[in-house]
Amino acid sequence: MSPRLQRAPGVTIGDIAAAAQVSRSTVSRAFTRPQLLSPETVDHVRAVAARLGYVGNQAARALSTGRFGNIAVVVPDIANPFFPPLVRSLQSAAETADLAVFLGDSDESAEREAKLIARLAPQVEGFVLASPRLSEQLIRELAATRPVVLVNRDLDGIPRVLIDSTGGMTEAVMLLKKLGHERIAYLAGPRDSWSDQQRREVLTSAASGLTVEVIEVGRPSYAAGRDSVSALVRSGATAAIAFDDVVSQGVLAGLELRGISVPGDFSLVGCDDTLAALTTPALTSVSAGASTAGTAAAQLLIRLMEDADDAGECMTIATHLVTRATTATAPKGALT
Amino acid sequence: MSPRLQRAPGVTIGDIAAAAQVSRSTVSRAFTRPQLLSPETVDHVRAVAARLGYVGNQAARALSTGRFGNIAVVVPDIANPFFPPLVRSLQSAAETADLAVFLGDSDESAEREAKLIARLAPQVEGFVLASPRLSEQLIRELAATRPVVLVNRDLDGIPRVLIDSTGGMTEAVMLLKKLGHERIAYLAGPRDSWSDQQRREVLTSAASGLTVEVIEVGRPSYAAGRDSVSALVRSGATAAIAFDDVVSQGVLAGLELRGISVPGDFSLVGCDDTLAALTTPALTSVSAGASTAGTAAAQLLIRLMEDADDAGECMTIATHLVTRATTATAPKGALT
DNA sequence: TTGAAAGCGCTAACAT
DNA sequence: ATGTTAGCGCTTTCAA
Repeated sequence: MSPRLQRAPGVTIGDIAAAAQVSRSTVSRAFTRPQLLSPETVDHVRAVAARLGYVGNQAARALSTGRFGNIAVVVPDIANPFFPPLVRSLQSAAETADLAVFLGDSDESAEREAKLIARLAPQVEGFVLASPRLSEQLIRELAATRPVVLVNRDLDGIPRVLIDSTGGMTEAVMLLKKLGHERIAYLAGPRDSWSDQQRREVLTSAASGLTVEVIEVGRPSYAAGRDSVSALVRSGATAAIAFDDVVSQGVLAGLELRGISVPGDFSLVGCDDTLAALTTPALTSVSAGASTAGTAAAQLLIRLMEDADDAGECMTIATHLVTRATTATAPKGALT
Repeated sequence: MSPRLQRAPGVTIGDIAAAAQVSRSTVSRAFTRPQLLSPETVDHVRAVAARLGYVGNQAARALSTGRFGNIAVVVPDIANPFFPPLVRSLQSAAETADLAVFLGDSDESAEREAKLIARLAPQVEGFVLASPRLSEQLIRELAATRPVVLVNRDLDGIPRVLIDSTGGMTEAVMLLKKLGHERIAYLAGPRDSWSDQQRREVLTSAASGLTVEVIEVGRPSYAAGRDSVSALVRSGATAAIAFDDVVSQGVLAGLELRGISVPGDFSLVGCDDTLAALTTPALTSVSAGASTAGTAAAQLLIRLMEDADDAGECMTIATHLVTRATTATAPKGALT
């Protein structure tokens, strides 16, 4: 095993110990527990280490401590505009705590998600699973092993951050009612998504006095949204709330294609506020605070890694409606 | 050191060796070099390992081999829609090669980029730096240490993947000329971006017969795009090419605000094709193939990690113009 | 084809 | 306050 190529220069603790005339433990302590050493020793050792360009070997440290200083965030699709802000703020918070972040993209597949987790688990002290597609059982098994924080998945006893659509959705319904709509549609997302389930519920319960048609869209995409417009028109609805902004944009395109103008003839509301502010016309959307969720998830995970007693905690992030062009006017013929 | 908590269940090679009645070396070989063992032994050992739920300890492996099986991708802003598809395809390609991916977001700061790299370096065998803001010197120093692949940064001698805007930009200029424009504007991006530099050059050289006004936008954002419209109008241009789709959307909003309709009164072209297909109206855009770049970068890096002799290789990804609604008609009064 | 044993670089009991 | 020492779990030479 000796004659093995070392890619890195390879300054070890031993080298420093020799150069600084102290034992290896002293060198180690100078970095990990300087309180135990006299200040002069610490300074001396650190100076020598710096001079030699010492860089701690993570593998050795991890092997010895069982701690890597790494976490992983797994998302179903990083290209879905909901996740980048979440990942971004998560990584930023992790960086502050000196944690490095692995990213896994499961491509909306529970199986790939499981594989990714298995691959990452041995070098990771904690997981953030955003909108996981994994089965409850597998998640619970993982959570028994190490700290896990869920985002937008509601599993009792497992720490989680939930973006609560109730507020925003209710506001959206109110607005549509006020605009004079009597029959609205919900363009639903994937059934295994917690967010979708929650939105369905809110909508069917909060829509007092309104008729709500649920239209299944499947995997939320621009194309799927556009293609759902025929069903939307058939439903007789004069307004719609879409599962997310991408679908909403697709619907917008499909409506224009048929000469139905928004908001003149039809009112449209998206969710998550991802694209909404970036488009022309700007979309009315239920603001999701994905970035807030990312920070919250990171902080929750960090607390969990410090003392594993916070288990089961659930943070809720409220939403609200952001009104923009697509609900600017009442639909034609509506009784305002 | 014995009485240390082991968070993971901790099935080790030793456990398997005991259960399978073989030596630990045999177990190790069953995974790393099965050719050296009899097929039956391999099967047997692997079966036992699977039954016990064995998961190799990366730290120990890395400590022994010097290899982690990790790479890192560093981006200036994962929330910028150009990067998620790139990261996504990169991670997918890495997964195929059984590599785990660290994600770093530098927040457009060279300093944070350097810190991230330093933090990640000791557990990573290679880097993909996408649109790095880092100084040339620091990049070269890093590249001397370990395999590095650049995306959209052109440093001689360092392997890189460049998205070449020439094709798409030239097509865009041609189209605008054909539509009857005589004076067009380029809404420029950040000067330290290689992509922006390249686009400026192409535009000023390819625009034979056209006048090109360059309007500085700064950090590319929706708001910056919208705010640049006053300068755009002042310039007297009847068409514009924006540094990216986000800026393009902002410009669109600014134009509508002034009652200038697109494409009726004005023609607009974006770059990167990130938002372009997802909005209404759909944007004409120079398609960037960020996803292709991600795959290419991963494969290049993997080749580099296998034999470090491919250094200096440069892959170029061509672009083309995708024509959509925002250049659908000639501007009013233009001579078609 | 397999086993025995050394050691990768670090940390943390234990001893001083 | 510092040194001594025994591993962490794995790979790999060397010997059989």
